[in-house]
Amino acid sequence: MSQTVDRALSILPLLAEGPADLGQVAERLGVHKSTALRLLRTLHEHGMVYRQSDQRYRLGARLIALAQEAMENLDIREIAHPHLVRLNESCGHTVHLAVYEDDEVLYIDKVESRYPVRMYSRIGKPVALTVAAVAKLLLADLPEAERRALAGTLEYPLYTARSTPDAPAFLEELARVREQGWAVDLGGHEESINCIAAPVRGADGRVVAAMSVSAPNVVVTAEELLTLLPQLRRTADAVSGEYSGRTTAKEPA
Amino acid sequence: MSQTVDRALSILPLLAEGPADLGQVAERLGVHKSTALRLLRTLHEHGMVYRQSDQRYRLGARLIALAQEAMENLDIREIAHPHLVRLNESCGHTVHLAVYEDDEVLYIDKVESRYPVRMYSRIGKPVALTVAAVAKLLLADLPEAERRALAGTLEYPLYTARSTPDAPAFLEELARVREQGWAVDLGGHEESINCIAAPVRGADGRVVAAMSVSAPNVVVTAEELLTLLPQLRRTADAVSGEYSGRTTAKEPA
DNA sequence: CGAGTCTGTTGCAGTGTGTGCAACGTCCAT
DNA sequence: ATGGACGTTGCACACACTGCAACAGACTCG
Repeated sequence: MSQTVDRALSILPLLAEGPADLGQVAERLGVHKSTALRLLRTLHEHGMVYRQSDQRYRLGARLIALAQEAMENLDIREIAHPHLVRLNESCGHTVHLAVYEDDEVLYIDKVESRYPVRMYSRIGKPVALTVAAVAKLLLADLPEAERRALAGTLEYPLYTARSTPDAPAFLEELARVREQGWAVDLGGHEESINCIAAPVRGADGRVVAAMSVSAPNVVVTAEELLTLLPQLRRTADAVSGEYSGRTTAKEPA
Repeated sequence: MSQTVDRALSILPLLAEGPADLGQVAERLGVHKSTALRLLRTLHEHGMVYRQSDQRYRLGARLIALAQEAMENLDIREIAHPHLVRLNESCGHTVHLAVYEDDEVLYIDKVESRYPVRMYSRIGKPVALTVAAVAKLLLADLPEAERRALAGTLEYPLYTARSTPDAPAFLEELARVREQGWAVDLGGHEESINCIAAPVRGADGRVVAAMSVSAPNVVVTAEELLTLLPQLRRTADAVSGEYSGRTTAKEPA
């Protein structure tokens, strides 16, 4: 791989933490100031970083524009979005859409809860693989070999007492999820937050995305949340149908 | 600037148009396939591009995550402050910056008038929603439903004879403000104080903040204050540009 | 079934490109 | 004035990047 590009790209996550000046960037990269300057200049010319009035650098607009374009190209998102909105209107809770990519599961869309108490999440943010309901669905659909290999390399942080403890337990959970066609996370990531998820499938039956409904204990109990499962599954199935071309969003009048 | 990084970054907008394979990337960059491969590999390691099942490359998830993080860290106050100062230096009056948060409008920055007679205000203090010029701008940008709901729950205290009397009048005023893109408060809060305001908009056009110039009657008449409107709007637009990353504060000479 | 042609990938040698250094300019505080 | 901190520039060296050519695998066609 390319050293120069590697260094340049390493600057971006660094700046994502907050603005930094030339010296800080150079130090954290472990290179000379002049080197850092040239990298930053190149990034600047491409609009990836932006120089604010105090001369410090922060991430630039082009990055945001590119990301927006990237998301627009995810057609699953486009199709699913109105369904997420409708689901949120009906139940009021936070609704997420997630996909699997390069050993990560990421939220690619989200409709905020209409309750004042909300869970924190961010579009684009990698999800806790071993506990999140959407992650279980997406990973459960991987080929057997890949699934076992991945389970072996993962870490199993004990966010709470109910977090998945180790690889065998995880593989067992994935098998159950695969079997039943939906998944839950009952306080496995944050003690007080529960989550149910259902798969969106492509024409070939492969799981292409997962959608979920999340709510804190203080708003609804786990049992109450589970009563939403049929509605969630119907919504996910509707998205699946549309994505695989079997049905359309609105029948032509 | 760096050739290697320049080439690597040029790949991103290219992929934003749609997925492309190695050959296409190499051709459009004007480099050998092997060169393009190494660049793509480096981008891939940083999650900036993703290799889909048909081996073609797409923009990657980390790009989305970075952009999202960047947007969270944007600090309007930091960006706007020097502009407020400059505006104050030019006109001498009190300049405010306000945001909408949880059914309240708050001043988050202020540059004091250079005239001896000043209006009283405090950073962090909630603003009188029904009369303040900045509040009108921020509320006028809310979704129709939310705006109507909020207007219904508000109280309409008659600070002065020119205060907004009730919900219908308020909604009408908001519609006008929304239409014209700026707002005034002529003695609606304190009999002797006038105020003009203009919106700061994010990349998506949503109003993220409002800035205002306030002055008591004894210093300038309402008509005189209104002559500052173009300058105020230009300043607000400059902040908008910077906030959404379209422009930079100062290009390095 | 094997020749042909597409892909993507790897090792290598030359050199052009990125590197660190040192010196300079500027700003600010003392 | 004087020192320090910071961004910037020019330069000589070396090394990281480049393009080439050869290889490997998938696929198509006769």
